[in-house]
Amino acid sequence: MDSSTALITFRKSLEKFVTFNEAEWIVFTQHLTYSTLKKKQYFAVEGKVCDKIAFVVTGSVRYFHIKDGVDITGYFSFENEFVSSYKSYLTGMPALNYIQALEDTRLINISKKDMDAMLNNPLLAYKMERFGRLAAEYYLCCYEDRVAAFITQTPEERYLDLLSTGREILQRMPQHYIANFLGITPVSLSRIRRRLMAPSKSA
Amino acid sequence: MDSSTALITFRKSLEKFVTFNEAEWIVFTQHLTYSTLKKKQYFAVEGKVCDKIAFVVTGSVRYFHIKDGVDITGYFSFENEFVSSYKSYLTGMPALNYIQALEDTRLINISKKDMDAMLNNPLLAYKMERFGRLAAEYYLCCYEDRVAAFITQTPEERYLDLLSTGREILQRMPQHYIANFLGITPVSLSRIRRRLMAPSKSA
DNA sequence: CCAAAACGTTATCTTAAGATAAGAAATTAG
DNA sequence: CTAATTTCTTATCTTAAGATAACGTTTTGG
Repeated sequence: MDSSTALITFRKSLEKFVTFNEAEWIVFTQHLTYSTLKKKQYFAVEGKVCDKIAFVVTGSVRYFHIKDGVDITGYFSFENEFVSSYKSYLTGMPALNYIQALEDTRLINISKKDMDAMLNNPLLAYKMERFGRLAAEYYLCCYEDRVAAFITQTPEERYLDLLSTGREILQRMPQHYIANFLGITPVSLSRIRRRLMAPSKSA
Repeated sequence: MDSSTALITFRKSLEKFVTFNEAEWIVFTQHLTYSTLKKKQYFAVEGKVCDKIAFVVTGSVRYFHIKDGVDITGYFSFENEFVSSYKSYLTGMPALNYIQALEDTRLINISKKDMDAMLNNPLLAYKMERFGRLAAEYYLCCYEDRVAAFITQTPEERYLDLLSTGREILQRMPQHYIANFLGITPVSLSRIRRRLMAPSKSA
């Protein structure tokens, strides 16, 4: 996929939130930067400010925390999804997490500096505020669901939900990442899977 | 607290996000409605669309789910905080939760209809988009933290965090609501509290 | 192609959480 | 003021999760 094809895809994805006319699009694209991450390279690192948002063109990334030396997955972003350490991006505080490429990954980036420039550019300001609102609202809904899942469901139920809504996660991610995405250990997920496979085998 | 004092407080709270000039404020306030909830009355009910956002002037409300007949608290909103079943408000889908007054509560409401009217009113559109963006971003950060707490911390650690950040929650909320806010049962929270009180008493 | 690393499962042991019930204490309502 | 309700704790029992280690299997990288 070449750069212009990537841009077309990006533009289409943005239309979920907001539609740019040609003049706006030209200015908007001037504020984008392109980058690639080799597998295992980092997009964000704990302790450093994450000063950009990225759109995944190809590949995938994983958002995770390290606690007591243990790596705990928060979520994944695949093609045509956004990724950032949002709190760090929004507040300018150091990130509390890592974001790492799971495969070779191509990104379109919007730095906070460029975003602020667009928010202050009369040509784009209104549309960018709107984009920001709709995108933040969209992700807010995702988080609302995710918190509801943690307080109302057992790990087993969360796994079954993941099975039924069947995101790419299940195909493309190692089990142990899925495990702590669900809030449990890999060993525990393995046991849940066994329980589910042989529900009759009781004694 | 009379109605105009409430409005002043509300205006001040909004300034965390956006500042209105007098002309804007006059139009904005025309889109507000006022209501009161007696203790135990509902602001939102599962299965019904929640078509408004509210600002708590006095009192407090609780956001909760009912699963298998059991009531599970998601969060609380106190004075000068917003509350809504956001996903329902934003998507127009029926709410999956309840919101109930914990005490007699006074609210300032913005209906979705009024919000849309403001978003379409040239005088306010830009500012309301911006308000919406900043507010959604703010709550997004709260949720990001909350999910991180679920995947990286034990229930005991979450309780200790709540103790140290010491929100009003601890003083004003019954223990069993706090328990499932933390993702555990009331019985379990009671045990955690006992463990913490007598850490030496091992045998 | 081979050695090393990563992955998933399984087993054991320990610890803690859920379910349930009961009872004391506090709060609320008539 | 008293009865009813709510709240919190405690106890018991069951179930499941965490920690750790071991062992095949697969994948990866040199």
